[in-house]
Amino acid sequence: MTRAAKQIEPIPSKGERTRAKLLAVAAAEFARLGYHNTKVGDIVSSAGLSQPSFYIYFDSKEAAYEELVAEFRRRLQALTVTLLIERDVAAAELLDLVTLSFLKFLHFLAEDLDLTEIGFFQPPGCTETKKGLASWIASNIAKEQKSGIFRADISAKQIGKIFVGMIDQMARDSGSRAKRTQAARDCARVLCEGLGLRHQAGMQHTST
Amino acid sequence: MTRAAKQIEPIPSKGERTRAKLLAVAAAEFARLGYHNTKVGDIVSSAGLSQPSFYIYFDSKEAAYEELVAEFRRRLQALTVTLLIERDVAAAELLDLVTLSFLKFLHFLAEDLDLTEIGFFQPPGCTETKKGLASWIASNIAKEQKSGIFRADISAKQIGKIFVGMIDQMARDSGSRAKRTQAARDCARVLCEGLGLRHQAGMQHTST
Amino acid sequence: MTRAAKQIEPIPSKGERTRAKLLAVAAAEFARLGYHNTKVGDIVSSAGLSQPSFYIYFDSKEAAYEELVAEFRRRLQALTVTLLIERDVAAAELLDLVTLSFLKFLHFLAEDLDLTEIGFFQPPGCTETKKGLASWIASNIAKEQKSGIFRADISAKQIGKIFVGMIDQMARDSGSRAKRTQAARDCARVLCEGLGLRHQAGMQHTST
Amino acid sequence: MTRAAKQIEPIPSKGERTRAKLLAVAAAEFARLGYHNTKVGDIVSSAGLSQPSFYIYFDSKEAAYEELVAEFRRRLQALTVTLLIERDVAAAELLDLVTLSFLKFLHFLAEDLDLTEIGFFQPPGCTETKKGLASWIASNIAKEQKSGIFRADISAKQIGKIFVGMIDQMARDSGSRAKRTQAARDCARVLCEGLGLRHQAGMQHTST
DNA sequence: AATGAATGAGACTTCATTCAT
DNA sequence: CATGAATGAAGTCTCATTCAT
Repeated sequence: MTRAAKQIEPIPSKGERTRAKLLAVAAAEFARLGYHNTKVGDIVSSAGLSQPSFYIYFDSKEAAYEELVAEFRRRLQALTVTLLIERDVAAAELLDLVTLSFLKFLHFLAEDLDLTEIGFFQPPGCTETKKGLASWIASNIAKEQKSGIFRADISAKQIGKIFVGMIDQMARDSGSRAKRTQAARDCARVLCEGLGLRHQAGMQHTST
Repeated sequence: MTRAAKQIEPIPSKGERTRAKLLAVAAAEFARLGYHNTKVGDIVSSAGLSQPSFYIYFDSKEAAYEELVAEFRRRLQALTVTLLIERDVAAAELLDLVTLSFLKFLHFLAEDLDLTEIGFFQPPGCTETKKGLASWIASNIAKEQKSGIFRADISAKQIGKIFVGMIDQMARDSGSRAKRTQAARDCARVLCEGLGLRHQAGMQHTST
Repeated sequence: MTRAAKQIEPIPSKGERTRAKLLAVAAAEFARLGYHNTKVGDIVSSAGLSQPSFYIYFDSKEAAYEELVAEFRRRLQALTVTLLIERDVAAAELLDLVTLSFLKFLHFLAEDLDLTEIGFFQPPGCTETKKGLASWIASNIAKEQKSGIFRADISAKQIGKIFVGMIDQMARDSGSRAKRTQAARDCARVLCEGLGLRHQAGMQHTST
Repeated sequence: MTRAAKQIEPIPSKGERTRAKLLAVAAAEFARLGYHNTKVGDIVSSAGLSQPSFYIYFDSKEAAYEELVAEFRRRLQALTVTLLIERDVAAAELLDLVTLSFLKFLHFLAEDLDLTEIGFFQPPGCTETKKGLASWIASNIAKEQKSGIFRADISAKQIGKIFVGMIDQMARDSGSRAKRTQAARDCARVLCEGLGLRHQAGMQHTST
């Protein structure tokens, strides 16, 4: 990042700081209690402000929630486009690349737990988010099938969904880096190799 | 359940019919609008009753909701124990058996959409339900690993989660029997064979 | 009214009585304070009820207000159609008939002061009400002009407005029957005879 | 007002200009939406200022409103005293003079529509304004009765009210100069001659 | 002269729930 | 078995107004 770029947002004004604080607090409360059980009063008092202040910065409770969801989706999509495997890749290498993809997703989801909870696990937005993610991944997969990286007799859309389903389940219990590493490896293995016995290579990576 | 057992509850009393009607209507409304957006007033008026009637049969809105969730989980668990692959099975045959398992899950989930929505897709219960399902499946998988049906270098727990993740994603778009059949086949393939090119056998089953 | 007719609305149910009470209290408060300064809390506490009760009977504060305005207009229109002068009438008699019309309007407006305040004096509805009244009266006048009762070189519409203007001003200070009688006579005289000196007949009816 | 007097307030300071702008904008908003539906925020943002600026120039929203009402009343009274018919006047000439009075009122009310709306049509002030106007006019009428211009067997107060009532109704639909001219003539005729058939002279002035 | 930021007070409305019948 | 009627408690949002700069 250049100097100039940094100077575009130099000193956040007081209002901007207040807004950011409210957003952070709101994310925490929404994540903890869900949309309906979070009261605007909870948010503002956690932020040390009075109720009307909330409405200076957001049109409504719903608008604030949606802003958080949108932010999560934006980040998630940005990550996804990053993970397209473009190079030609040896079969042996594929497993590692796929593992890396899972890992990056899991790290991402573990990074900002509040936002993840809101955007990825809580309704009503979570279904939409996952549908989106499935289609972004499917679009990667389709290209990768064309490159001959993956078998093409299962539609990219289905694989996208399967990918999402795996991430979804794994993300619910990925508190530690170690767990994420294990989970990513396991998903990648299943996805690349299947559960058939052929691949049971020496049992060197037993998972818990 | 035997014939005799069925005849133990022969003529439902009026109260029982009213209760059943309320439960059905409640399921429909909860499924359509979610827990928080469903008002007791909606339920009773859809059932052609007055508000106090609701409280004759249920302690609270929450109690009714939980009854529905519990019923869903009961059925789901009952199904799951059914799907254990006990026989020794040839590798070639495995794919069909796993496909069948997926298919049964998907059919089950398509059977009573309201209950599925409530128990499987809507928070706050859905996470719990899926955790349960994952562990029931894991318990099957563990046995199947011991029978040498599946590779054992990936923990049954992880496979259980992956299984659930796949079902979860597929269930969201399984309106027709054909879609379910395709989805089950695709999941089974990925799960058994992986995405590696090795298995791209003649492209006879391209999915949409 | 026949017996049967009376039995159509025999015993008002408790709810109906409550609704009527709320409406009466609301009329009083709206009349006293105006729409914006009247709080739903004022109304219900004057009626000895809790806030939510108000919303059992009315969709909103505004709906209740509009119901009152509509009721007032309905009554006012009903009265107006009554006052058409249909018979052929001698010039000498006309003054008394017009006086009677003014008198009936003024009595009507003095009958239910709350409703009058709301429907006839308070915005935003009052302008609309008066426009309506002017047109109903104009429609009477037009017929009366055709019958040769009034001069026809001033449009019925204008006369309708003038009529309304007179009633409007007089109604603001017509607390006693005597005042109304005097006001009606004065208006009728001006309307029928004008202020020209020709009519200053013996000064037998000096007004205050 | 003489020339010299005008030059006493030569260059309005910036503050004075801002105040005037706020007042003008406030008049427009109050007229458009009424007192209660006009928010201080609307006014300042229409004026391109911030909220605190409003309170630099006015003690409160109410104070600003009252200032506008007072200004309107001042102008209206100034006009009214102007319209006293002092000369002895032939009966034939009277109609034209009364017409002129009505016309001047209607022109005045059409001159600054915002102020008219606020001072003459909107509550709570409008009733008071009209009461004032009625008494100013009555005071003219009383003198004119003494001069033998008008019949004296109807009290000047009543005539004042009737006058106001006519103006009130006519002012609501006097957008064009032509309409005002017609309305003034019609009012004057009714007021001077009444509706009796005696005056239906050749129909030379049919109104719409 | 002007404003960015904040708030006290309070309004309307909703909803799960209960009581008496 | 069922309901007409009522409410306690709470929540979202608005607005005139002020402080510190």
